[in-house]
Amino acid sequence: MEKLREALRERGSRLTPQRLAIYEHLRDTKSHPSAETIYGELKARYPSLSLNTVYQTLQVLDEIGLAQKLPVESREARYDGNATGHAHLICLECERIWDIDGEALPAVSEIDRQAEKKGFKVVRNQVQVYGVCPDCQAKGR
Amino acid sequence: MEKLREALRERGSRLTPQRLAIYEHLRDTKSHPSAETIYGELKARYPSLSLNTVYQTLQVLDEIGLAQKLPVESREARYDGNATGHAHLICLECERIWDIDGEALPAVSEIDRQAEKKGFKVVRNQVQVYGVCPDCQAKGR
DNA sequence: TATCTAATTAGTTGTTATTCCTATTACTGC
DNA sequence: GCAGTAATAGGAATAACAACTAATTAGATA
Ligand SMILES: [Mn+2]
Ligand SMILES: [Mn+2]
Ligand SMILES: [Zn+2]
Ligand SMILES: [Zn+2]
Repeated sequence: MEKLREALRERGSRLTPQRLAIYEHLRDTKSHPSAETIYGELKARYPSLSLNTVYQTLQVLDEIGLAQKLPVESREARYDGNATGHAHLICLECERIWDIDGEALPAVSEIDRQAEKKGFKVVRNQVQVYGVCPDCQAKGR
Repeated sequence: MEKLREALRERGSRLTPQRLAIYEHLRDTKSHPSAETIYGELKARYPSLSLNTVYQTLQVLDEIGLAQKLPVESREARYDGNATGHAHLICLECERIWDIDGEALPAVSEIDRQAEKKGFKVVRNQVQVYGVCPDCQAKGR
């Protein structure tokens, strides 16, 4: 929470209950939710919350580096409270998203290096593997 | 063209002038255009072409493996006549897209391997590096 | 602590890429 | 040529998200 307050202050922004709730929700989940999902999950505790505020807050969190937007194949973007560069595993059937940790990082760095070799100034990357998760493979039998 | 005809037949679909035009256009460009751009570029030669047909055709080409849809950060999807797994370089300023070829491929495969290690059945991947291209860096001075 | 003011919010309306719908057109096999 | 089916064009619908605005609030200041 202090991290959030500090990052907001640097930007000349205020810490509101809505921003705190969305920040903590993202921090505490591994599910990479959509804006709509976050809205639905917080609505019970914050009945006056508006979807618009969720969108605005997610944008702010993205800008101050405390979250990232994941543009995926499905229509709605998903959000990640972990803003560090890491690869994602996305199930085409259940649309759940998992992190690929550790061992994929050197590969991602290698790709960045290739980009820099072409004179690109790299800002961020999106590495997403689409497929079918073990659960859905089992169901699909 | 025979490749297209054959792939369409297998799917029980017909080879129409619109499909051929879109297929060839994608095959002959390196620009990873959007549906709207393709529409604009073919409209002169095929005045009756509709945007809807462009969308439908791109979906068909994707399904039969002769093109792929690239979901990118900007609102409109971009399309690639090269359906093999390869990484992309995307300029955040001019929105142009380039392939990262050669040396980056093993890294892309390595990420797939990590996904498989987790029990995932990999279908495809999207590896995108966002940044600023040399042209835009020069302009930005 | 009370006051002040710019930032933020909720609610609403606007935008736009993409999909849906349907009447017409065009292949394809007979 | 004709019947049957698939594809197209054009327009309407959808849905995620952005823009707008009046009312509220965080938090700096005295
Ligand atoms: Mn993640
Ligand atoms: Mn490409
Ligand atoms: Zn699944
Ligand atoms: Zn550029």
